[in-house]
Formats: sequence, structure tokens, C-alpha cells
Amino acid sequence: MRNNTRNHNIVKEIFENYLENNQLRKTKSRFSILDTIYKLESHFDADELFQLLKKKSEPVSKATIYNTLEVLETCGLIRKHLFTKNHAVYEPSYGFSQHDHLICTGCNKIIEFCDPRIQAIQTTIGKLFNFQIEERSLTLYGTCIDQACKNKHIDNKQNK
Amino acid sequence: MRNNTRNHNIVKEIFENYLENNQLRKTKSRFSILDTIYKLESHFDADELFQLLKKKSEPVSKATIYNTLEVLETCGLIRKHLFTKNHAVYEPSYGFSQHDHLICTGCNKIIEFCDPRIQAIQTTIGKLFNFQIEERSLTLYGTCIDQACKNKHIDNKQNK
DNA sequence: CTGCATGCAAACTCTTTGCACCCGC
DNA sequence: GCGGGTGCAAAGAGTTTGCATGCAG
Repeated sequence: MRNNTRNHNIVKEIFENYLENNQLRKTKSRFSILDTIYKLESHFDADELFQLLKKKSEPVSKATIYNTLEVLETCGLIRKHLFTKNHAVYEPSYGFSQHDHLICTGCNKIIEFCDPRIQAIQTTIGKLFNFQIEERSLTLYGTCIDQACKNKHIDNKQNK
Repeated sequence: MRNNTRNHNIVKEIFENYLENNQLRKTKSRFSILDTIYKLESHFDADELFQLLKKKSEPVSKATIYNTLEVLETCGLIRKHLFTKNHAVYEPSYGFSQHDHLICTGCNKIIEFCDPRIQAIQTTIGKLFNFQIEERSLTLYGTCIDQACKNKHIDNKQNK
């Protein structure tokens, strides 16, 4: 359940407050971007966002896309992932429970999962090394059972 | 204890066998690269490797570096990490126990850690989604207590 | 001597930057 | 109107690729 009007409004409010408190301007582009992101069902990258906005006739330049994504990441409304090289993938993060990712190396499908034990590990390691842990990234890679997967359970270490 | 002559020899043998079995040539460059990597104490990137080889008067072009890193990754002798954007970091993987990473967002220090619970999570999630899990990446980000750290326990979500 | 491996430089991709113009405050 | 935000295009970094030459088998 990735979509939800109430969250959408709360998120907009959080963003507005953040912009105000940091002397950043409430521009049309910034809200177009936030809106588009929070209507998405899944992960997205900068270019998809660019294309979507163009299609909606609210075009925004790449420079602004990246600028806004950075602002949104800083205020915690989106999360950035580096699953594959040279290609950042983002996802909305407000109202979605913290989770990690399972990725099929065959078809690149991204599955989200939760396991409370991860939090325990995070706490243990933070204490052990006297670190204040701010973020984690846990990603499992494997092959899925999808019929359409190019790489059905066949061992193939290549295309990751 | 990241260094060890016995491992060094075994690794060389594994690599030779791999090359033979895959009709790949045993070139001087490939062995220079493997040697250099397995003499390193820590993580490295393509450019560091390039510089090291140049300094040792066994220069190898970037193209060959990347080519060989890919071969080594495929045969499981090194592991590739994407801790930060647009910048792959590698580490030798034979003879070093499986571990995960803790990274300081202030000074980029990389610390290795082990926690057996991660393996359990991996197994659970694999069963749950019927995935054959081949690899995982767990990285925790935070701020360290190093005196020299540019970012001593001060909240700073920026430079990741 | 055959053809994979290498070196070089150019191409590529994603992202960032410089600068003139625009618009929120 | 001031100063940050935007769009555009060009620059940048890391990595990949094309092609001629070199060397392993």
C-alpha cells in the first residue's frame, strides 16, 4: 500500500515547513516534483522523474530535478539507493515503514522486505564501535522465480 | 589480519585455474593486478590500483584494470562495493571472512564488522520470497569518534 | 600464426556546474 | 527589487568501447 492521500498532504506540509525553516523558496517546480514522487508506486530515478514531469506538462530541468532530490533527501522525504553502478534510484520514505531490498540479478525486480533483527544488529554495532548510526543499507541479491525473469534460477554471477 | 602468503599463493592458483577453464589468457597484467590487490591491506578503487601499478613499474592501462577487475569479481576473488555514488570500491575476498561495513559519513573511514544474525536474516528472506540469494550488501552509515574526523558526532546528513 | 588482451583515446552515462534570466518573498 | 531558483548547455568523473598492435597458446 504505497499510496495514500493523507500522507500526501502531510508530506506536502512537512516539505513546506522545511523550506520555510531553511529560507528556501516554495517554488512550483519543487512541489511538482514532490507531488509526482508521492504518486509513484515504486522506486524511480532522476530521468524517469524528468520524463514524467514532461508528460504532465510541468517540465522541470535536470538541474532542478537533482537540486530538489537533494533537498528532499536532506529533509528525509526520500531515500537514495545505489543498487547498481552510476545510477541512483530513489523512493519516497514518509509513511512507508522502514524496509530493505531484495533484488533479482536476472530481471532487476526490486522487492521490499522487513526483518526486525536488522534493527538489533544496527544497535549492537553502533554501541560496539561507538558510532552514532544514522542510516543503513541492506540489499540482498539473488534470482527470483518469476516466469518472465531472464534468469530463472540459473546460476549466473554476471549481470549484477 | 589482512595479509598472508599462503592465501596469496592459493589465490594465484585459483585465478590460474579460472583463466584456464574459461579459455582466458594468463597475461602478465592480470597477475600484476592480482598480486597488487592481495598485498593491499584495505579497500581500493580502480584509480588507486592504476597508480600503484605505475609506481611499481608494472603499468597497466585503465581499460585492462577494469577488464581484470571484472574477471576477478566474476571468479569471486574480489568484491565490489558502491558505497558512494559514481565510485566503485573493491576488496580482496578470498581468505577474509565475510563481513559488512560501517562507514563514517564525516571522514569516509570504512570499518568492517561481522554479526551472525545477518546470515539468519538472509536465510529467512530467501525462503520467504523463494529466492536463491547469492550476495548481500549491508552498510551502516554514521559518525565516528575519531579525533581527526571532520564531523565529530555532529549531526550532518549531507556528505554521504 | 591466430585471435584474445592490451593501450590509447574517444565515447558514454549520469550528475554537477556556470551563467543569464526569472520569480518568490 | 533583491537574491535564491531555474533552464540550458557545457563540463566533469568514472567507466566503457573501438581499433590497431602485441603477445599467449
